[in-house]
Amino acid sequence: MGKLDRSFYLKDTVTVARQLLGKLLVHEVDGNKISGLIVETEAYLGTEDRAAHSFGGRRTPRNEAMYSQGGHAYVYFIYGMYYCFNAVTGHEGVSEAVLVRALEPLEGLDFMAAARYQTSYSELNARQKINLTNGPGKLCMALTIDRSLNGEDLCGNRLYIEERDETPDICSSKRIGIDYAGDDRDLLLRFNILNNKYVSK
DNA sequence: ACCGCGATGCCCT
DNA sequence: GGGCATCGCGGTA
Repeated sequence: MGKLDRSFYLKDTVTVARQLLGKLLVHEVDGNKISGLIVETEAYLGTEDRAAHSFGGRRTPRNEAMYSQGGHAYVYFIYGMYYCFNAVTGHEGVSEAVLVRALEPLEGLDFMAAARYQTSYSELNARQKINLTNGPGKLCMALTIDRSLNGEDLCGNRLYIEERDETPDICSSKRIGIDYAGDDRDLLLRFNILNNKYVSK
């Protein structure tokens, strides 16, 4: 399966958010592939979107990566203890991005279990298996995505997204955790694979 | 099952 | 000094 190239990320942000569903997010750590299928995303539409960190043209050290060329990572630190991973979209200077909110674990299961629960995958109960990657902070813990990957080129060899054959059935809904965003809180910019058990609650 | 809350740090006003 | 694109716990039912 091929790695998604630059042109994928230069498409319209909502298109990217929808098309990322079913693709494989990969972090290569010490030669090991840690990966999961993307099952939930949200689109953040830049300076016009009250929910986006770049609303109104806000441009600071924290959100600078949002303004980079499509196909880079925007990783930010939130609530004092979690990271969230976005794929930046659009051309340089455009501050749009897609937040990856949940994964279905595929490769490196023991690595993820160690990162989340300090044990092996086979020792996890059913609830812990689901909770490995069913939220934006959780998937970053499981894949050890942190500040050091902010601005990383997703067309490189450390952190990237792979093509997949299957085109999943999807649906849209309101974005999570953005009640501060006025009317924009009601936009249907959250997308998920139907009936996938790793979609966040 | 759902609900409420505290954790915890960094950024930006 | 306020608030945050979250999570997990402990309460009640």
